[in-house]
Amino acid sequence: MSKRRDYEKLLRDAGVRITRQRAAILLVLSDSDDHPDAMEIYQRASKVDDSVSLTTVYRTMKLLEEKGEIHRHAFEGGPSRFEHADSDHHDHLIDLDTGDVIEFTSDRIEALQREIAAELGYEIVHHRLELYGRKSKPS
Amino acid sequence: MSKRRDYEKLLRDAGVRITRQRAAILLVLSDSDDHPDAMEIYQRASKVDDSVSLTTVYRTMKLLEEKGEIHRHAFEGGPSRFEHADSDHHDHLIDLDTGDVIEFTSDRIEALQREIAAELGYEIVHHRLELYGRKSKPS
DNA sequence: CTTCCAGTTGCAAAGCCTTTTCATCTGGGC
DNA sequence: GCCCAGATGAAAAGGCTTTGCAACTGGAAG
Repeated sequence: MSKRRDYEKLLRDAGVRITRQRAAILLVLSDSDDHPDAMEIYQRASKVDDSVSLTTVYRTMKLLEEKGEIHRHAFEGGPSRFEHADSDHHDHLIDLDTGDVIEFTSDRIEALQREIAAELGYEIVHHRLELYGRKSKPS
Repeated sequence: MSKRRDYEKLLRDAGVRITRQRAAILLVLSDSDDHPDAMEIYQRASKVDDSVSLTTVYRTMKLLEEKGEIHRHAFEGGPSRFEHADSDHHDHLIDLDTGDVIEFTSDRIEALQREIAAELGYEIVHHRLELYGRKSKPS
């Protein structure tokens, strides 16, 4: 499932300077397939290069977000969490007991959303669908 | 569309003391059919009773939320906005240009959500579906 | 391999929204 | 009217994120 990502090349090509700190953050990101928040990224990146600051994590995430390379999710009651933007679009199911985030997709829901928006005279720019639930008891 | 709400009775019956400040806030809420944030509620309530503080607005909203009388929504990039909980369940379409919030419902989407969660072994406790869009150009 | 400066950094401070602390006040049962 | 648990305002604190600023550095140019 883990896809190799070359954020460095992406940024360099966009004329962005690759500093030691950014290299560390980008490495951490390319190795991650979960949904870490800024503090988590900061801690992982610090192990690679301890000169990384939380401020720079935030600045780098904002940069990548503007470049469209990552997505920022603000799930209920908590800090923003980030994930790669390269995968196909998907929504999230958050486990209320563990905080786990499960990704899913549904073309049918997507289609329904567009249909509903159209009926109201709107075009969807983006949307947010989050299901908050608990593991069902085995029946 | 505006439904009369007697929050005072609801709270009084729940053993909550009705103060001047709360009365003002509750009056404002019962007269609102939009999705105001705390500051907006504070400003509206201040016109009724200028002793109301923003702190008390937050405390009262939290109280009503716990009683299940209102819902709190955290739309993207902005403070929480509140609305009555008495209406039927619905989701939101946010106009990116004006900030307007349009309510809609779709039994089909609701059903699909439950179906998806079930496939993943989950039961939905609640969900959040927000469409962010712009008015479509008349074609 | 140096020079050089716009871009980048860390730290501290500030910003936003919301909650908490605390001393004072008051609704409403008796 | 009395009385006190519960409520209040003001100010401080909290959690997350951004910004100001002086110092530093990547990497293009020479």
